[in-house]
Amino acid sequence: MARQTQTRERLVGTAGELFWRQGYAQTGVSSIMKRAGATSGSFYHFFPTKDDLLLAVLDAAAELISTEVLAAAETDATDPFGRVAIVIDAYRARTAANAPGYGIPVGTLAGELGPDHEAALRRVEKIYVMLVSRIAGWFADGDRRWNRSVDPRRLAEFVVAALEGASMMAVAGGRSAPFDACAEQLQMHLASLAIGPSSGAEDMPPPAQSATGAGGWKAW
Amino acid sequence: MARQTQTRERLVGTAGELFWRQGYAQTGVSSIMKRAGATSGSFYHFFPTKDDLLLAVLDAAAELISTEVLAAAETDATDPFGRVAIVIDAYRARTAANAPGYGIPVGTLAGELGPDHEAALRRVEKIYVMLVSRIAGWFADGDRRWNRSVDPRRLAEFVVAALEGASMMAVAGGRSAPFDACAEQLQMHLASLAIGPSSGAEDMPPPAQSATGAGGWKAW
DNA sequence: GTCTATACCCTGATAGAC
DNA sequence: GTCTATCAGGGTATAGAC
Repeated sequence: MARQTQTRERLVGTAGELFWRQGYAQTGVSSIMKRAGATSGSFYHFFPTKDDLLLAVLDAAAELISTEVLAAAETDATDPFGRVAIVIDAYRARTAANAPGYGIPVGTLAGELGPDHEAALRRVEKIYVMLVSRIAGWFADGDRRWNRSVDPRRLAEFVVAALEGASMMAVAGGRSAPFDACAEQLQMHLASLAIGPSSGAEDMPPPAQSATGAGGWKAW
Repeated sequence: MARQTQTRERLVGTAGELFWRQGYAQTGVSSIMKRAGATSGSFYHFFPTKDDLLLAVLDAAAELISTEVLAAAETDATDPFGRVAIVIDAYRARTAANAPGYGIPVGTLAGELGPDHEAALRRVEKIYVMLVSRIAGWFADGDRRWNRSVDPRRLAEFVVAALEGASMMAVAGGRSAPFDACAEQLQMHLASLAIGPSSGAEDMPPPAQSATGAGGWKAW
């Protein structure tokens, strides 16, 4: 990687951080350049417009979630209960890493992006689809047996929705308690749907603990 | 109500609509005035700054949620299952009323508001607290019996989180399917926690239907 | 690829007549 | 309370040397 890509990546990284903390419209290009230690000339050499930077940020976020969260969950646990627990911890860590009032992993941009920014909105949607699909796969695969009324996709969509919402509430309230509630209830819900060698509860770590280390985001 | 308050309310109403559709920073004061049919002089007569308008919008939203959603749910259903179903429908209606890519009832602002806008952020938090408290009350009161491991507050926090997240995903994807998944899973979850005269499922309307009419927002 | 300087527009907000 | 006209500032984006 030459120096040029370093600057580009620094711009994408700090932009991502700021976008999720303050929103897209609120974050000026100048503040991004300042924090990234780049000047106007560099910035517009890599990105024709601010919108293009947004797309790059969303692509990077998708990659990050895929490799740092989902793949890590798949590596560190084989059971869907444990994997979901790891994702929850990742969300919690991501939210807590910022000061109160900051940082919903995906939803910040999902919320403020309108029909302009159509391309960006579709990338946000793609991230949700990725999350749902991968997690649904966890429920469908493996030897864990489920009540036949369980639709893995709907269950996964529910899990992601709960996490996104918990992030919002955590960020608005400056406390991580919503994640505790979310983790606890999801654990109970999953357990009530599972039929198999175990009830599932013992495969899932206690919801209140957070410092697993495996669930964090690596960058930003 | 004199004509003066009409203008003020029109400003608050259209501002609220635009804030939730496009976010706060993205929405210019001029576009609010234009859509509300007011001029700069009127605007700044009622609101010293744009931030003050935001506070008024949030206060109005809190009132609206309290009277149009929560109170309606309490009137139209006595059972917690039915009440939650009404709230879900209200969220769904609110999100579907706008074109794809728009409108998370509370979360849009929760996401983009940073440490500046501290006052506004605290009002957002207050709305979440109101939602959680009222819904928790539904679980705690009444003759419905619950498994003793159920904490009404945590359960309510989980319900609100799931709904906020479902709104995000619905808005990002331009489809209301996340609400279906959410309603279905919440119904199952609540039913699995209830012990009493019935399992609870029969008190809850089918999740996919939406046109109850009682669950909508009245204004905006 | 990176720098400085700057064009240009749109923003929130103000002034003062009516 | 509402109008028109306007200001000052910050926003994105560009120009051109190095």
